[in-house]
Amino acid sequence: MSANPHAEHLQELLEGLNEPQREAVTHGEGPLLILAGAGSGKTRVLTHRLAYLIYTDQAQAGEILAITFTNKAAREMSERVKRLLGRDTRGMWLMTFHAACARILRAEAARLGYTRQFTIYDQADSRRLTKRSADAVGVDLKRFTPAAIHNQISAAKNRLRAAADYRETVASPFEEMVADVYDIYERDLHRMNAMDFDDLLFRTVNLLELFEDVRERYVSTFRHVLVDEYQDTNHAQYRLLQLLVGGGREAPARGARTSVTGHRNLAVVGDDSQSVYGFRGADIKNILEFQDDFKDARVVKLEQNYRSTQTILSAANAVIANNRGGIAKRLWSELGQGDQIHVRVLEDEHAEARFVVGEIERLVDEGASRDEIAVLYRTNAMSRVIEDALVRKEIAYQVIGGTKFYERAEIKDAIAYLSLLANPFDVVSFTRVVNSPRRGIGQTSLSRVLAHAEALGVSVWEAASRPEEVPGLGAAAIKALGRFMATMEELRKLAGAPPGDGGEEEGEASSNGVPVGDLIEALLTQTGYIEALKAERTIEAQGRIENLQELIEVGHEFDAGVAEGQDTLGVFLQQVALVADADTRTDDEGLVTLMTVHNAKGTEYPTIFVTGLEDGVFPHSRALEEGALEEERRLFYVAVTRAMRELYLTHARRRAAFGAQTYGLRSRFLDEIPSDLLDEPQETMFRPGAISARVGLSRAASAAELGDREPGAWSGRAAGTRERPAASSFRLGEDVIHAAFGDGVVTGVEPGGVIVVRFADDGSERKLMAEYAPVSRR
DNA sequence: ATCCTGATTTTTTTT
DNA sequence: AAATCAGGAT
Repeated sequence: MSANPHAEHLQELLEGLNEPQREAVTHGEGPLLILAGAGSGKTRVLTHRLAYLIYTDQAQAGEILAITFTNKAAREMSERVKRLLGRDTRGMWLMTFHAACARILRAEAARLGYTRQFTIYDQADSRRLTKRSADAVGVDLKRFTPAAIHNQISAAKNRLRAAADYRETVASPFEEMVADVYDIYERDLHRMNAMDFDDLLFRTVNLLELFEDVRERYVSTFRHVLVDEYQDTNHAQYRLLQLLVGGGREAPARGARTSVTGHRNLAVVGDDSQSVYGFRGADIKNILEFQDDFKDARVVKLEQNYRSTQTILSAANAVIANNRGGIAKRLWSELGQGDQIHVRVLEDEHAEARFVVGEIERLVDEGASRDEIAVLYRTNAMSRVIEDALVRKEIAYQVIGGTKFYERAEIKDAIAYLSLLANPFDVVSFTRVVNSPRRGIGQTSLSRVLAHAEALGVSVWEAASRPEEVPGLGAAAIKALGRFMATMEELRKLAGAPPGDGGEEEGEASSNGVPVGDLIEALLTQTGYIEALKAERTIEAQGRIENLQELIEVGHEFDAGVAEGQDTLGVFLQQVALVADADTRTDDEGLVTLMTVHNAKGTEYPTIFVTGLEDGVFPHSRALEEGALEEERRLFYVAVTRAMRELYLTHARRRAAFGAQTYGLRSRFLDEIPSDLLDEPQETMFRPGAISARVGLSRAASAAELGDREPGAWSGRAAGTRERPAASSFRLGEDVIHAAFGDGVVTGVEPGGVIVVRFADDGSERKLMAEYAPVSRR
């Protein structure tokens, strides 16, 4: 090693690592399992290992595939490796599974009968397509939602079961119906030159299984493969890794060859106690059985925690001990006992929010920074009430998750236009934009065009380009469609794609178009999209225009950072299809952060609030129904271990769900924490709720007891009925304030007590029930 | 083809 | 409480 020109750097790299960390970093070839407890310096180990591999010449940057769970994690890791190496990490494949697969598939698309311009459908698109397929099969959509059907298909794909394989295993009428839909859904996806999220993994596996030469190329390209958050991998991802490195378990599957050869240089990092994505096919067995899959695997346990106080760790350890069959670990910390964990019960979710915000105010007064504080909850819907309280106290905050930028209708429309330009077979995008803005092409005309395209076996683009040939199309529709396609044709030239029915794969055909930012700008004006929004003259439309301007900006930024000449549109589309909202989180901006516990994974904050700790909320009732209590407990474990110094756990006696009030018992997880770790006002220990939790009274009984304490306070939905102005008392143009949306002005008064309010904050215009909405005169 | 109204649903978590 | 959707009116 002393001969290494980087010897100095190497020593620096290993300094300050503890023994197991160093072992993981310096491990050479062969399988490696790093069991990294929460806060044990996992990212540090990963980044140092990447740098180490390069410094010791075990791999060039371009020979490393490093998989992370989110794009944000990839970006952060890339930054840190760059800092360690003192130079660029260019060439390194540091990205999510989905991004890596999309990249491979674009390069090899022709092998699978796709063009490299294939479209990636997100969940909403996939559901829409599922609905279409279900309609075609004649499914009663009253009984089965497209979401439920698509979930089933998605689960099948995650287990690498194609439609035909799925059909062989059906065991109920429901599954038989799904099998029918799956058939059509698959056929249509392929016809449209499109893939859903699950296909990215599935098709890559197909590719590597079908073409040994392709597989060999990638096996030799990636001399080292690293995977973060390994406990959250699903079967498709497992198989993909197997194909990329060789080895792994000999799947007893039917048909195809299962065991493969390779270098087996696979390093995985994970924590079985933090496996929380079972609902999307993650299989905790992947990490539990890693040592069976790779008998000679080196196993390193990271148990020293550098994040939290011992009190917080003891609580986490105690809770997770209630799960069975995990890998034994014991987190410890040198940071001292620290404060007790604060447990509070509040009357309802509003009181809970006020308590949380009050504490935040106090902490900030005492010198804490807002960005050192995060509020966690189980479901996105719970953010509203907390936001409301924060707004009232004028505390700046950010919400991670919820409605995402790329899911807004106008953004999806713009992206759909781009997709259609790149992929003339993209029926979902065509359907989305053909009458947006309104062009007089309705459902009937659309169906005729689609049917015609299908009958001829040509792309929608081609069918729509000759509207006069579509049977049954009216004169008006022919004219409208003709005008629309003429515009699209022009845009297509701008995009640099060959005119007419392109889709022609091959080469970098579409390389000399205008920059993406310019293209978006051109498309929004030439299609009349912006004009139509302007004509609406509402603040809401104004907001949409601003969002679109932001998208144009995103396009320009992309153009500035991308190499010239390389099918920029395709790369741009691929990139935006795979961004998650978690990627937009910003640090150090003086903002309190609100997010779901899932989104909080991988983060840490000095102060953490976990809200809604009631049975039915957290653990979630649906999880309980599905027997997923252990996963919920792991989720709670994740929540608790985000905290560095202060941890608050709150629950409410009463909480509004849909319209009515519900009464929840305190979460069973609270009772799994040793009481000496808790700072919980004595009084609450003897509340009816707490007692009934212990003796197992039913929810209804406990509600009745609570009701007795304050007679008449809550019979039915009366609780929320405060004195409010009647609808008629709001007048046009009046200034109002809404608890969540802030200041606004009444722009309409409608029958039925409905008022229309335009809000200053985000420019949105909303219809509110004056009687029930938390809105009052300013 | 488009608009309006009433009914239904929404709340798991996300690449 | 609010968004989405389907069916019917225009």
